Amino acid sequence: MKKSKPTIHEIAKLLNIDSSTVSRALNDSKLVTQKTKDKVLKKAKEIGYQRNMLASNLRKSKSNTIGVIVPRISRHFFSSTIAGIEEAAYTHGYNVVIAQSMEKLEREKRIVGNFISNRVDGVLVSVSMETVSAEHLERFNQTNTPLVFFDRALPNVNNSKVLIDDYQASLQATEHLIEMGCKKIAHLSGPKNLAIYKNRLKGYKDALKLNDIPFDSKLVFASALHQEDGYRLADDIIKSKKAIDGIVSANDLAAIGAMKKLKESKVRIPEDIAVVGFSNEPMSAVIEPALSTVDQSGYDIGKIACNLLIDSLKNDGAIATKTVTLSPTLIKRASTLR
Amino acid sequence: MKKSKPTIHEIAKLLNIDSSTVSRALNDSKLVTQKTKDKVLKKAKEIGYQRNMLASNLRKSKSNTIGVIVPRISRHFFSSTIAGIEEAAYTHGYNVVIAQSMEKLEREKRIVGNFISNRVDGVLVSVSMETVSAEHLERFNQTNTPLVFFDRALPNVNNSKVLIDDYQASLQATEHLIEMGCKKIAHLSGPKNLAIYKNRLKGYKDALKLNDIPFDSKLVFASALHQEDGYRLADDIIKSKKAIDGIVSANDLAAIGAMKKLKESKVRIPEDIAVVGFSNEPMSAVIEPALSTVDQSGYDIGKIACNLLIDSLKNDGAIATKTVTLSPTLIKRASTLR
DNA sequence: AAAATATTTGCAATCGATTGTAAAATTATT
DNA sequence: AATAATTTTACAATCGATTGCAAATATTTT
Repeated sequence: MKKSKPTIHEIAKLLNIDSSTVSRALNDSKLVTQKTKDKVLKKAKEIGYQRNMLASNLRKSKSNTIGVIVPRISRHFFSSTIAGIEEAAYTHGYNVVIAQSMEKLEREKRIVGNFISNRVDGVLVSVSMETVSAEHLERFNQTNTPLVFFDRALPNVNNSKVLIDDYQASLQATEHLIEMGCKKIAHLSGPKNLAIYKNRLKGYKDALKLNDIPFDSKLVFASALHQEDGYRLADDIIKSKKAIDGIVSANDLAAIGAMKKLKESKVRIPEDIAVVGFSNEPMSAVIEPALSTVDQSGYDIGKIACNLLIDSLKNDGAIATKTVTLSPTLIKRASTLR
Repeated sequence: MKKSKPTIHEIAKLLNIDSSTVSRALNDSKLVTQKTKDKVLKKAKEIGYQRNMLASNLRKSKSNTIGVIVPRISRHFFSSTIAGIEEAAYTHGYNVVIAQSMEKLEREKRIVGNFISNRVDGVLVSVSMETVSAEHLERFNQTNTPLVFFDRALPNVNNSKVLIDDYQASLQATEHLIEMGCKKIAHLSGPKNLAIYKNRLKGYKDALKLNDIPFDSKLVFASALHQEDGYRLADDIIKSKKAIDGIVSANDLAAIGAMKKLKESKVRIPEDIAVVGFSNEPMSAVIEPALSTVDQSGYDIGKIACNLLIDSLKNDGAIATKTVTLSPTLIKRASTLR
């Protein structure tokens, strides 16, 4: 019933050698003859040996694992990011553990404790919308666990970060609307504690300034950027009678929600109101009119962040922290082309 | 620099008691006085102690972790599933490790080895499209690791399974098209090694039979069900001049690809060709016309599967395997309503 | 108050793999 | 062939927490 798994000691006994030799053989150490290695490998396969990583990791006091904290994996951006992370991790022999905060600080804290208990070697973090301080993440620094932020980083922390140039992207997106003739542009913004949303807001503002359009704080609508938020806010926009003719949304979901309401209200897109989103969710290519948006190349972000982390891991943290900023691409589609 | 993490021995030394007492205190054993427990807990917090799960797990030779293998997390169905799994796991104190096979058998095999090495207590599996035999999964049975399949199961294995009634759903979807007046209905099918696709095909066939519509194998198009496949196959359908007036797709992505081609070719949906998908991806509500589809309640599947697994874990595998089949819901939208 | 019982605590082995160092076996040198 | 140098293998400690059992302490019973 309880078939206990074979250990190196079994192999050692069967071959009449010491378990330490078996261990070294399995690890392809140069301290062991090829002949012995062959014997060991053969026997290991024969009895179906599988290294107990718990024991190995305990002894080496590292888990060979990279922990990843993301708000939620169902967002296309984050699942692309994870694909990039896995790619980089696997080519360097690391495993990846993914955890979702579901945008809740509470869950994020729990994950941190968990990762520390399980001795992940390093962490990649994109914080939740509720996260305002790095207090709970400090524990990683205390335990000497390198941490790299990606996309959603916290300010005033001494960690490497891989970001996209949200400011530039948002500025471009807004200027694109202006080029298309929009004069009164609203902005759907996210929680202002997150730098990415602050930067997107700033890009929007500066684009207006550069084009001599007065900024009106009443045209900035903050929310959690759910689809329903966009829907609701579009309703506000329509009812406001402010002659708004363009919407720059800080994500695609809210933009899509807004489009839904606009279409229901027979507001023509882009003729009456042009809409641009952010993140290039697959949905945005499918909706009609197709939504212009900013592609964040999540795969690259993940890969780069993971490589940064691995560098720091291989150098025992003796590496300067750095910030990599990628340039996103504005994808122009029917929702803005007029 | 290398701040080593505190252990129970540190705590023991500081309090002048034995580490075994500390261990018991931290585990809230009834063999320890409340007074001692308080002392230990206080000191533990004071020095920032965090249990080393590697050591704990090694000693107990279990990891308190449930491994999950899914084809890819970016599919809405699977990310809902994972949400359900995490919910069930966390309420029972288990951790969850997610791994994506990316529909590749090779990766699936690698993950299996990995899970065994890391001594996951149990596994939840939805196999890749390439998986035809359970050979590699047999290793879990050999090592006494309970396994529960969900959604994509393998035939002829003695494991619990949580499935949806694909046959019934597909039959319903097809009959719905027939009710809408479709006479010549095509089916976009998936890899025939997977039971879910076989059942969906069978449901389609039987719906025709029940309604005295002759089955024509030339109207069944098999593919990997990517969006591009749908796009390509729709083209074939149009060019075939077979007067096809309905499409039952085995997933939403292919249905959406097909719709794209149909719309480009000025084929009206649903007037000329009605389309129904499968899985209720968020995209399907956004596309125009909105895509009728089958909702699989992924969250429930995940939760039920995980609870089954936990039952078996708590009873040391001494529990009969069972198959739970959920009834999915057909969501009727504009792509079929005429 | 002594004996018997019950409650706490400490000792030491254990989980399985790794690794520094010593011992043994092999090869090279004179 | 004897010694030195080198390679290969074995011994034993270690990683940190857990746990059966014995020892010590506290409580109850007579």
